[in-house]
Amino acid sequence: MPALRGTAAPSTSPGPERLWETTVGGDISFLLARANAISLATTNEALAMHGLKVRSYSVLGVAASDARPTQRELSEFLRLDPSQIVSIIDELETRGLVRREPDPNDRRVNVVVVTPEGREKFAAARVVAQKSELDMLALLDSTEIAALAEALNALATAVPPEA
Amino acid sequence: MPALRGTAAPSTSPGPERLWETTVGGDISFLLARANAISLATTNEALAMHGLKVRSYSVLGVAASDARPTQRELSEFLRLDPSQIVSIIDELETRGLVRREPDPNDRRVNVVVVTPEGREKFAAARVVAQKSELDMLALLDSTEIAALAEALNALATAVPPEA
DNA sequence: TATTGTTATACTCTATAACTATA
DNA sequence: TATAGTTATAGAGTATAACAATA
Repeated sequence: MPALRGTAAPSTSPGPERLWETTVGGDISFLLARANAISLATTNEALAMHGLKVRSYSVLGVAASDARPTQRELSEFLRLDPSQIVSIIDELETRGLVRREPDPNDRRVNVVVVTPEGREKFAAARVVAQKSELDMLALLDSTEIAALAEALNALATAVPPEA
Repeated sequence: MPALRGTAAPSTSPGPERLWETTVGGDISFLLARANAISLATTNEALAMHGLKVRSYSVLGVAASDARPTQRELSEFLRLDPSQIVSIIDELETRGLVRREPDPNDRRVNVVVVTPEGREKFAAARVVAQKSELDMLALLDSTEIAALAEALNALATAVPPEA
């Protein structure tokens, strides 16, 4: 920042404090968006060492929980288009981390299952993802974290107007 | 992190309940991402009637608060690339809602100021944006909303590792 | 006829680098 | 030399429609 303005030394500040006083700066939607952007960026950066992003990490994680999701279920759960799920699974399958297993009861359906390598990869990736999350939450005490988790859970599981 | 377990018969559930029991389904990062995705989609939909999206609404709102932000400040505050700010302001300026005002102290800098039309437009857009936010938060009581706001504020204003 | 997964395509968003004008 | 804004462009992400196989 230039030496013109006589602001008193907030050298490690996140940005221009003045803007936080604006109308949108106090909106929960805005805070949600900004917190998520930071979380996403830092987690993606951390997961890069395992060749994963938040998206592929999430798909792998659901598979690694032995939930046996269909591609359609992953699409709704992760709020991604079915066609996006295809390419994520394509990549994970090419790398031998998951495989598509046809459902014998409905042969249109593919169930996504984890391989032993995928399980191992997820365990390793989870370490850095968890560290990233804990670093972010380090600003809050355990009561605040619990309240945050509960509130976000309510919002995240809510049925949106359109869908 | 539970609070999902033992919930009674959510017949209008957002998706396959089984997947919420997975490892990632309980992660705060995931809940944050999903809550934000829902918030963003519904707010964008609401703002469409005013020809705005969350991005342009935010820029307009900062200007309408008379914060006199530079484009660089908007870039950091909204976590958008400077080049993205250019095109957002281009559009708002073309529509006569904001204008670029050269800073006399540093002629490299543009300060973004709202026009009377922009102020009016923001006031109208704010009504629907606020309604969208309140609809989303209707699931929570006022104590939970306050706790959520405080926690998100801490996370959103935190300095991310990289920047 | 409806649904799952797939492909192709277009559109938006994001990130990068190069350029100008100022400092 | 460094910074604010701009431009151009490529890459990632997202949305849409059409299709084959199956229900």
